[in-house]
Amino acid sequence: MNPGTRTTIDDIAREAGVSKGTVSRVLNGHPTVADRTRARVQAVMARLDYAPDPAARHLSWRTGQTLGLSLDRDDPLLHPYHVLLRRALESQTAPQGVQLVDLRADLTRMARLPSAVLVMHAVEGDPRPAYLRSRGVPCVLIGHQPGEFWVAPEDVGGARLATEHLIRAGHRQLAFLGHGHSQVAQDRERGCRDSAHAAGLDVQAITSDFTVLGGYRAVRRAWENGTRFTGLFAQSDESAAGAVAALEDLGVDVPGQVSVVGFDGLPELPIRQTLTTVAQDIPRIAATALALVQDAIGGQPARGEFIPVQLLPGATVAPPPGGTP
Amino acid sequence: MNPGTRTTIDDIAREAGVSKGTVSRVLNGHPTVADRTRARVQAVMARLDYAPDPAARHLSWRTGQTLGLSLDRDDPLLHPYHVLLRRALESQTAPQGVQLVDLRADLTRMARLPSAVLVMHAVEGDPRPAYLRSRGVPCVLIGHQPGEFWVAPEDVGGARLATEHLIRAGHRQLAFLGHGHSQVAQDRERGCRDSAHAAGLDVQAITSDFTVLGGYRAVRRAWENGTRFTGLFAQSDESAAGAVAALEDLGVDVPGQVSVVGFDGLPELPIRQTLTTVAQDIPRIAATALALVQDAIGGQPARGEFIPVQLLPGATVAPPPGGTP
DNA sequence: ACTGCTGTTGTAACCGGTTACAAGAAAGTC
DNA sequence: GACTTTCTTGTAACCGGTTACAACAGCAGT
Repeated sequence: MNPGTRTTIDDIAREAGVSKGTVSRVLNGHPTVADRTRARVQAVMARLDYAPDPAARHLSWRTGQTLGLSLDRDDPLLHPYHVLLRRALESQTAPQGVQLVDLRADLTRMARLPSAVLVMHAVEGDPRPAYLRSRGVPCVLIGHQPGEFWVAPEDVGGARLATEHLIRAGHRQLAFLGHGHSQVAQDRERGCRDSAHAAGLDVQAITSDFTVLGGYRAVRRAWENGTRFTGLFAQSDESAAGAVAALEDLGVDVPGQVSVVGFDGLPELPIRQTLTTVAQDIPRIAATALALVQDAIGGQPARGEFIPVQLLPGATVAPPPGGTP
Repeated sequence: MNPGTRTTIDDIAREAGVSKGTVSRVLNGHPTVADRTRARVQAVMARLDYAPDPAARHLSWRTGQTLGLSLDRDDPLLHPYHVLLRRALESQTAPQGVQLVDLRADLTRMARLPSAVLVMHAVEGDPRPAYLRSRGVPCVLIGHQPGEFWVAPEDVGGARLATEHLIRAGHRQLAFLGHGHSQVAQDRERGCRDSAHAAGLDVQAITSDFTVLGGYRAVRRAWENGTRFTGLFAQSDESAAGAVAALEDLGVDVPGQVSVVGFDGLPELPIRQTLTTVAQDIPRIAATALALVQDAIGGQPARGEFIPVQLLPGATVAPPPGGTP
């Protein structure tokens, strides 16, 4: 095949011995295609690695496809995790000509309906999925919820990995830096407590949001008030970074006196170089979300998927001062 | 005109009494069009508010237009200002079918040349504009630099606004929270010093980066070391937020004892509700950058534009404790 | 064998632009 | 006045898909 010439619908048609129209019908899941024909065409498409040209489809459809992102508030727009997830989504939808649009939490005032919606930060009983269904817009949640299409990182499992990593290093005085409001925070705290209890240990809770400053102030205040621990698991990399900075300012050596583990594994954070953390596979979360959108459009039954996380050893974990008893 | 039917190139052609081809030639600045005809066609396009369909052009061109964003490093990706500027650019280029692509600082290894490039954080003698010119790629800088196309906020003027606001409130002990590395930081410090000197005052410098934690630590350390001031101008909203938090933790009342002014005016920051700040018009910066890209493509002579900023009074400025002497 | 119905496929027009080529008009040359 | 040459414009094919409609095959009923 000539380099530089992309495979078109005509190539598929010729190769499969059918007409353009039939290939197009297969592409769009039109029901009036014989099963045998559909299979043959799909085989050829797979073999020639065919992807329809988004510009041509837009031209025919007189409109582009859009993927809405529904947030619960405005400020998550600036949170590193969200920025990176959005970027990953964007880089994966752009080649298919799908455009991302930001939606306010109040979906009832959408100007134009998007082709599909990704619902972020959904909580139990969130009205958004039901509303979208009533408008015929397929939707996928980021976060787990039975009965819906969803994708979520393994928050509980990742928290266990982090906690067990600290325990294996010999730590007995554990603390969790976080806050119980969101589903994510709750899962991460639960994983942490589960692992600790399994080892017969208790976990002190230090309340904090997900931000750097939040982590800094919470840890500094707790330490100044006499709270002591040797192993700290923070619910986010940012709060972990804040914790490390606070300990540094308090003259507490990391990891000499206190070990710190974060969560998310965002490569763009300056601290990523040194922080021990549980890394999420953000590109894969994005890819899975988009695959689920396709399923939802195709009328498949709802399902969810947990995306594995990975412990990323760094320089902020070491055995506790006294060593293992 | 029927609602729902966009004006097409055929409408223009009919209305102007020429053929599709001629309209297309006018659209693309093809030189072989009589001046009289071009003027007539352009008048009709303006009157009917015509915008060519990006999908149709992509289809003909066999490729889409891309706008590259060149950063000097990776981590600015997560800085709030950059995130919001990128979002503004995106929302303005998307309707024209132009796609944003992130470029590494090392432009020599670009996979495919973008249609144009926005160079961020350019410093004097930056090799990127020259390199791009040699490859025939038009570029526009964010930040001012003679001889190039550029757009920049009025950093110096904004810093003067902020400082004069503090001075007008009665402050005599001023401090600047920032760092002299980047062009932006230098301009903002210069504007601050200019205004202070004009009022016969001096300015203490507290070194900090642009982040929340950086501002927090810098201010806290300075204050604990005995540095005193009643009016603080921070080079960014984030460092201002850090400063406010630090002062709060130190038991210093804002604005009772110390007044704080930030810079950027990012609506999505939680502190924006209360912080006195100098607001940038980010959508306008984006729009101007895109207009300059058009100029650059059209071969116009290089020019730059400062975008005005605006003092946004908040709740973090009040007269100093002793009142005006 | 004829009719009517259903299920499947081909045909061709169309989406809104671009552009190679041909054709006309105007101007210069002998 | 006939012949080039140079500008300017119209024509029609094309980019890669979608889809209304026609056509055809197979089958049941009579």
